[in-house]
Amino acid sequence: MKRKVQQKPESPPTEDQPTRDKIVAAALQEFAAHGKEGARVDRVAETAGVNKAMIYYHFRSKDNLYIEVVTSFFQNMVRQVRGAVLETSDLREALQIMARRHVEAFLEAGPIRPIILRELAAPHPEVLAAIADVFTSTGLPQKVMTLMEQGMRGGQYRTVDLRQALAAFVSMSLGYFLIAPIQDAALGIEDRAAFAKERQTVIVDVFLNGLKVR
Amino acid sequence: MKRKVQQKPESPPTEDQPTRDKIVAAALQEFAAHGKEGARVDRVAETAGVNKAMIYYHFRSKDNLYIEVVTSFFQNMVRQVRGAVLETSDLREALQIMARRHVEAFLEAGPIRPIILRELAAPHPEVLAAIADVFTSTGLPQKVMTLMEQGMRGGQYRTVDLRQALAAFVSMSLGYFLIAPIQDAALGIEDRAAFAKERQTVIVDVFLNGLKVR
Amino acid sequence: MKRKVQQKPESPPTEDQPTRDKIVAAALQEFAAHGKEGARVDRVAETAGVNKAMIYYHFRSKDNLYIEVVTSFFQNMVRQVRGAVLETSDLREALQIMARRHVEAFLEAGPIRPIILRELAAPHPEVLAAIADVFTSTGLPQKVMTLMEQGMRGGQYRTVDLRQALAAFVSMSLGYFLIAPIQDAALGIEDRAAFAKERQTVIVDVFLNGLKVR
Amino acid sequence: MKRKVQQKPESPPTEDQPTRDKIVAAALQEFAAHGKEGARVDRVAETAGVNKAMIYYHFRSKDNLYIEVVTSFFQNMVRQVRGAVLETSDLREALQIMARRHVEAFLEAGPIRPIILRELAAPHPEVLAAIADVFTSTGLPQKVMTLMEQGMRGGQYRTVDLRQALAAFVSMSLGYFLIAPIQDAALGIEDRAAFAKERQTVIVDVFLNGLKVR
DNA sequence: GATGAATGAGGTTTCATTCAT
DNA sequence: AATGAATGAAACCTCATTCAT
Repeated sequence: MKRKVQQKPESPPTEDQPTRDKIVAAALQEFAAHGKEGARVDRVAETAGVNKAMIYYHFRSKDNLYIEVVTSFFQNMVRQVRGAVLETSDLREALQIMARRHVEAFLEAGPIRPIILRELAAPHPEVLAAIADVFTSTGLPQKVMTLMEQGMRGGQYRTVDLRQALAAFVSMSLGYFLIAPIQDAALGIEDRAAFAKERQTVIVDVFLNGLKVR
Repeated sequence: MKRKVQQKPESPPTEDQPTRDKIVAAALQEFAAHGKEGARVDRVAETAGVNKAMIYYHFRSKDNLYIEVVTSFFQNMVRQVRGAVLETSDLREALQIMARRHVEAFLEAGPIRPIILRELAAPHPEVLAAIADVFTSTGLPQKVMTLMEQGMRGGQYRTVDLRQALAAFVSMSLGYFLIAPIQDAALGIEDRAAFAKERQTVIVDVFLNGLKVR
Repeated sequence: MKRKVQQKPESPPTEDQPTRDKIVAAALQEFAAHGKEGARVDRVAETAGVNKAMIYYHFRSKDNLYIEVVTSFFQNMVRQVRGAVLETSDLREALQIMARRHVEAFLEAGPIRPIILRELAAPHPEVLAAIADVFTSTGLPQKVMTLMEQGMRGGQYRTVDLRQALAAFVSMSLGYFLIAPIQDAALGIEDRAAFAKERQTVIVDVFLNGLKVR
Repeated sequence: MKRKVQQKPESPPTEDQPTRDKIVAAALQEFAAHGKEGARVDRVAETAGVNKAMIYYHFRSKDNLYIEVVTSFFQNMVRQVRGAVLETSDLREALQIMARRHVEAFLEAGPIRPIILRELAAPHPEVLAAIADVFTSTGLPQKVMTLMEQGMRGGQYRTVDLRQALAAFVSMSLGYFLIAPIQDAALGIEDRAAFAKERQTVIVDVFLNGLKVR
């Protein structure tokens, strides 16, 4: 199963490996635009401006190209996000940060949304794990759960299954971006960006209010 | 000179269903499993137990097959759902029904989830419209908004943008099913079905409580 | 090799056989436009406004359709042309008539030119014979040869092989229409119709002068 | 898992001619024999002894293969013919050369005749232009017209439209080869080669005599 | 005579992958 | 590392022909 390709430069991250990087960038774009099945190796090569055989030299197959490129894309996200752990003991603030990050990640036209959606339709375990990591590695979900628990113990919040509560908030926040086209069509929303911005406030508000003991 | 190969109905199944219908059923399955690009016309023909050329006789191309089959699948859902309009003036009940329907539609292994997810990644306008129709045609979203509005005017609920509120609830309910694999991985959820059942109660609870004036 | 199709109405030319005639007309047009290989049975059926199976009922195969339709087209020409035999003992007049007929037959956009050209590229003996018949059956070639021969015997014309002379005139007259696109391109001729009309005079003139003893 | 089938160069022929050239040669033959519509890409590949996919690698489609191969075939003719410009100021000699070239080009069984005929039936502008070039690029037509004009000015020849005269001669010479099968059938000619050889003398003779003032 | 559906073979084209240099 | 050419399998689609009604 494991074929050792000649001297694959897996180790020396010395500086720039132009060709390999160009392939990665082009492949990401191609997979985002067309999905794994719809992607064309020729197109990747052309977009990258490299010879098609180079793709097979650096990666081993189209399938493997997909896995490697997409997985490492999310792993890079993890690396960036991990630094930005922040100290707060205010649940509202934590939720706001979470919501803002979702907006930031999903409102841009980057490859993240289509890739995640297609992974959800037909998951590759490695990729899915990397995606999940992006969320957990921020430490935010854990922090949110901790803060909620404290509030519950302090009698401030009603007692709710923590994971259910978290899932509820994440769905509200993140889930919207995935469903957006449908909801926009169904609700007749035209300015998605504005609607999305406004959501940040609304969902934190409704969610927190929903937790509170009355 | 005569070679007998190809897809002959060697098995005696699928009764005497008209050819076109057999194609539709097989195509739906194939598209759900592999996406439009990953789907294979040969496989559809084989699954349907019909001659491959019949697919091109009844539909005109693979692309058109996709559009027609998927669109009409959702249009059929609309037809079924439209009948089940229900009379209630209780917001909680309306939300519960909505949530239950989402569970029903998405917990089964049917074609609906993968198809919707891939449509969200790369939408075909006609299909997307049909999907949106499924939601609006139940009348439920409208009813929910109306009941919320009444509650707000009656001073029972806080004043919130109706569409934002609705979007929040739908995202929580429906969005979860789309994200589920990620959340399961991130939160370490193992029994998705149980977790999903429990959600029905939680989200209605949190949402309604969140709306209430304190 | 010979398959007797049921009751093929080869005999009763009683009156109008709408369907068969419609097929014939449509097929002629299709074959002229696309050639035997490029012709599509479906298109013939559609153009004719009849069911495709009817084509196989009346004719037996696409190939046979071609042979029958094209052959009988030229046979009909023969029938029409045979009536118009004319009495003249003037060579110039005979040549003029010949030339005029060629113009008439080939300047129109009808099916005759493309069909003849393709038959010349890949002949079907039956068809070719029918085409040759169109020319001989007018009696004109024979008459022209006779008149030339008389002129030679009378010392008026130089002695030339009769068939060579005839072939020379026919090539000049008819051949032009076949080559026309090339000559037009090569000589920069723009108004083909005008050029073709003028030719009638020129070729008779040059040819007759060329025959004369000086 | 690996099935070896398809067109492997099992015979040791066609030396080490580059793939592209082998395709060109095979395609020319195929198109001449069957026309663009009747030609089969499989057959071209087999004849050329190359993998079918190479045809699409070097050319892009069957249609494009046709255009490129046929056009460049005539362009090559142009190149060869352009060298052979000859110096003569004798009209008879010029006409004889012209006639001889037509015989040479058309008596052989090469691809030129069927291809030209089918192009005349359904022309591709690019191809037609290349064909016209073959004739003009020899310089012969121009030279013939010039010599005729000089003769007219010198009072030796009757005044005739130069292009009409040229067209007349070319039709006689070249046109014959196109029509040949019909004329042979109509005139009962059996030894076409002999008849064609003799024509060279006759047509120059008749044509020149026809031009002369008496 | 007439129709709509069906069939089987093959047609063109594509594409992941590999090879020689 | 890099390239252009090559390969083999299969993809989508077409088309002449036939069948059941």
